[in-house]
Amino acid sequence: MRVSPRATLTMDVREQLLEAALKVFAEAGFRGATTRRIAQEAGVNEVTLFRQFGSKEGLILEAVVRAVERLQDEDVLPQVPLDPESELLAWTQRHYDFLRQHSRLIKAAMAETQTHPDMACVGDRLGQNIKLNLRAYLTRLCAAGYCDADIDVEVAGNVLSGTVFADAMGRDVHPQCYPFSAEEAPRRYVAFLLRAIGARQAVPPENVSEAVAHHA
Amino acid sequence: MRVSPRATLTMDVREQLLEAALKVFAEAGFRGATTRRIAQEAGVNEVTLFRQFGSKEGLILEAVVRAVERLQDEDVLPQVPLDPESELLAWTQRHYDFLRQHSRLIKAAMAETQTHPDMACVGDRLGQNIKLNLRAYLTRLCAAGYCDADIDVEVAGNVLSGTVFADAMGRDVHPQCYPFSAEEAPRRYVAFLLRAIGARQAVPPENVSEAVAHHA
DNA sequence: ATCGAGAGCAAGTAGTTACTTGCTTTCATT
DNA sequence: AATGAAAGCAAGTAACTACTTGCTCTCGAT
Repeated sequence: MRVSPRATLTMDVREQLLEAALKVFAEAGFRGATTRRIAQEAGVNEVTLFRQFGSKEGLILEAVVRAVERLQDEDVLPQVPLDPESELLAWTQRHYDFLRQHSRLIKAAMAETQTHPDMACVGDRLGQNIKLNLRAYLTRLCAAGYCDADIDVEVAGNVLSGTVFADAMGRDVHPQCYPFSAEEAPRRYVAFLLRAIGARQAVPPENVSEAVAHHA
Repeated sequence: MRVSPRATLTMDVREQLLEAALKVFAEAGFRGATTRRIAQEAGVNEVTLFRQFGSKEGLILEAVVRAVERLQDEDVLPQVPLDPESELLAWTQRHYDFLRQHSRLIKAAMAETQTHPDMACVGDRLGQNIKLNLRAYLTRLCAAGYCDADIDVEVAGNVLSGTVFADAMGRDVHPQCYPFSAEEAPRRYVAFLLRAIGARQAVPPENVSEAVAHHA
């Protein structure tokens, strides 16, 4: 019944277990992810699981934390904005892909947040890095005169990240709500936001005050 | 150990069980919602649960479906738009409150959608009624000349509903991402959207084409 | 007064779960 | 060739789970 009996020994067993745990947890939640099923999925004896990670909770937690840490924040959003459209598009595409790829995991983790507070790290990572970095960037955009000076930056940030989040969570399960493809989604969301904040080519710093006055 | 021993008899037992099942399910998910815990929460004997609903699955499903059906669609959004700002604000407030009130239930149901496809009704109800009605209304707004004629209606609808959804799901767990209060959230989201779509007082029908031409 | 529906209670069943123990096998290093 | 670390295997434990059975108690309608 074992698949490729020796392959499991050459590949690191811990790695196999972590991968399997992540997959099963995303599919079935914490209680549904039984040690038997995880071990089977990993092609590893169930006892090895306990010898390596001590407990089911230890394994799953390590697997989830590690997965979320894969979204490094090699900041796509530069300190000095140059091209708002392409920069925002890069950020949106990047996070949209990540959220969509891990949607099942995120849903499971969200539901489990209450009973396993340690799991909150998933949301923390996503919430903090995603939303706060974006907001800071929008503030910079604003200050540099790339958009209307009187926009609601906090709301604008939440709008883009919220739209992307809701799409990533809902598209698979409610296709009729997303009549456009996942490929063009980021472009359209960014285009909408750019228009909403009155994005334009930068106004030279000395003219910013005039531009603001003109808009008001 | 029973609380108010006779009160449970006068109040309908089914009602008690349905309420308890909903609460426990929202807290612990399907597998975590044990019949023992539900019965205890309802102040009812565990056997009664099975006599009334046949199985745990039957009970929880009935409880969840009933809960979601409480969001009647007494359409807040009129067929003929008169005041976009107040109409959109009413819609937003209504759904934002509903989503926030049931955030734990929604999270649990989302996670369980895979293993219990029957649970998809929650999302169906929310997705279909919320998003599609909103989009249709925005289309009407557009046609009546209340906003820019060339806006991306599909995206605009997803933006508002997505923003509201993400806020309702994330506010409790990531307060730092929502620096404004839940009371003013709908107002600010709607204000942002109105500005994004170039909302204005209606243009008399005979002038719509002119208005469009002028904008382009 | 009788009766029957419905709820409580105690006990039990069969299956699952996380986790342990004792032993054997494999395999790279010495 | 010998050793030791790591993995497999079979079996077991104690707790929990959904669900059942058989009985008693209560109470409102006849």
